[in-house]
Amino acid sequence: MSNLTDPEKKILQAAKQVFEAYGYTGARMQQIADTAGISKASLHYYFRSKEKLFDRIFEETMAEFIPLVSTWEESDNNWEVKLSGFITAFFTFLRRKSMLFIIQEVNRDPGLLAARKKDGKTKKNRFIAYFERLQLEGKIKHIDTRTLYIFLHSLCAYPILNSVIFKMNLQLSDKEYEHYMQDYPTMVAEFLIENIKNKNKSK
Amino acid sequence: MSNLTDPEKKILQAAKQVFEAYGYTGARMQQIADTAGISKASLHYYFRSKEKLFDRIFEETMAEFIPLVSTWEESDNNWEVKLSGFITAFFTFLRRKSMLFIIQEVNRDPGLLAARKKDGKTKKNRFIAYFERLQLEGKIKHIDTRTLYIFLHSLCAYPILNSVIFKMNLQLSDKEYEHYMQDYPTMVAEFLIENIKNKNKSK
DNA sequence: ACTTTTGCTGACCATTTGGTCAAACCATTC
DNA sequence: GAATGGTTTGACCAAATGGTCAGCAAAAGT
Repeated sequence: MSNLTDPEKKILQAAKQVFEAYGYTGARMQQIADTAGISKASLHYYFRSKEKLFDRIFEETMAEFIPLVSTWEESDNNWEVKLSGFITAFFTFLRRKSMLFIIQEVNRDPGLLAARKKDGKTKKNRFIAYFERLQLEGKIKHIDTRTLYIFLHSLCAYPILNSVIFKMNLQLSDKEYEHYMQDYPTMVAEFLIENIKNKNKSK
Repeated sequence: MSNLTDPEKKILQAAKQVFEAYGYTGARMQQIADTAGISKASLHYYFRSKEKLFDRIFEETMAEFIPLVSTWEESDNNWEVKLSGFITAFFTFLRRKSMLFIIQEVNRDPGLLAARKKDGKTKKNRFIAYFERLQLEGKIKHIDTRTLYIFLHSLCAYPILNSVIFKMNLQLSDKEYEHYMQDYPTMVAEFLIENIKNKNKSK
């Protein structure tokens, strides 16, 4: 992997950092250059424009989601284990507050997802597919899988996205909130599992 | 109320619209002036600087939250009704995607909440207080109220914040998603109520 | 009627910002 | 060691942007 030259790597790392911290409109090419330890002219030598550089970063960030998606097919663990695994992985992923970055930029320019929308049209959402199968097999309750999908994502993502305000409203310091969040994924997993597993296990 | 001159109202309305759509760094004073139908010089005549104008908008948006908070004290409905009412109201509030605006700006400049943090230190979160009381009265299960608070907010806010990506991943059109969302608050309410009400009602 | 105050604006300014370019730099090849 | 070709940068540019100001117009005093 990584057929990138050394300066390219440094630039992409710096750009990611600056774009995520300040957003597209707030990010400055000079700051990216400084962070990467090169001149602004060099920055433009490697990546023609701010927009081109941004697109690259955005695509890379989106691409990081892909490994997460495959959880539902690999291994033949039971669904409880898979769900717990997904939540933990998703949570770790979300820690690097890239999700705010994505939501922010997608709302600024919905065209950023145009390419991916076509992709989505063909193949069905793997989570939905997996849980619908579980329902057919009678392994979980019959609830709307879309709702389950939304609940799962909401419970994982929002506490990190909205951490600043949660801290304020719950009167928790950074340390306290972080400590609280250590157990959080497990709580979400247990909560969801408890709510969807089939109670009348008449065997 | 409203001891504001006509141009002030127009400016605030325009500014809110532009700031929410583009964020602080992306918003342009010229565009705010255009939207308000006045010159840029006039804009500066009424609000000295971009930052001053922004602070005003931010404060106003935050202030809209306050009416929501009082739900837990008024009326003597039972908690199920109160919770349902809160969810519906919260959801309506969130529709005007101001929440993304707030999270975005708070992450850009955490100092925006400095004033409010002091406020929070004194009085206890009303939701927490109310539900802790319910627990003492044995009306609901004994679960961590902070977690309940986070679950509630996450389930309400995230589906709206992240609507663009949910639409993509669930392959729903704008109309379909909107239609789905009509029933959503009720689902959240039922789901939460079912999970926290005390089962062993030995009476 | 005229003076003063207030509201409003076109023209202008200083700074910032994305982007360019000629020249310098440096490693490799001949 | 000169020629070559890729890399790097200081200096520079045009456009955009937040902000100012003298002056005009319309109320508001008097």
